[in-house]
Amino acid sequence: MAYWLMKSEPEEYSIDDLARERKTAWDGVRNYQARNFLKEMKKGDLALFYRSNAAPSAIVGEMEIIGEARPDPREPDWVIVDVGFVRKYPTPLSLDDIKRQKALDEMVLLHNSRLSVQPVSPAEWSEIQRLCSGRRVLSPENHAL
DNA sequence: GCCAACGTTGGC
DNA sequence: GCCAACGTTGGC
Repeated sequence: MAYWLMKSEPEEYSIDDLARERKTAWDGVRNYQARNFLKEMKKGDLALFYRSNAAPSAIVGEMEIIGEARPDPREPDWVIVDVGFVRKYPTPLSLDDIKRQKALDEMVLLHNSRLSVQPVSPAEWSEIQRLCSGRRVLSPENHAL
């Protein structure tokens, strides 16, 4: 099973939208590298929901790949995957928080900041679980949406 | 809203 | 195939 990170701007589609709908078709990816990662995803893979272009940008929750890549009916050169809501983290992890964690300093997020779909290593994943699951508040403003 | 970084396009 | 111009992403 693989781990991923996928970005969405809150005005486009938020973790709360996903929590309400329970699942959604993840579409609109128009970057070849990101598309290739979408094609690699397998049913049961888990993905971090990253809230981009926000104050603050942050990892806010978790989802599961429930449907593997299929052509976008509107633009068949591109693909869509289907994702299901898993949970919204009690403690979101802001970009600032991520930058401060030594264990996360090799995340693709920090080195290829414009890539909207990217792999996450098992070590990074478990570190993020540790940081996001507790009640400890890293940055109080994280809780604002 | 600005702009740096990066990806894509197209002229040559 | 190079690279300048342009468009987009996303942090701030």
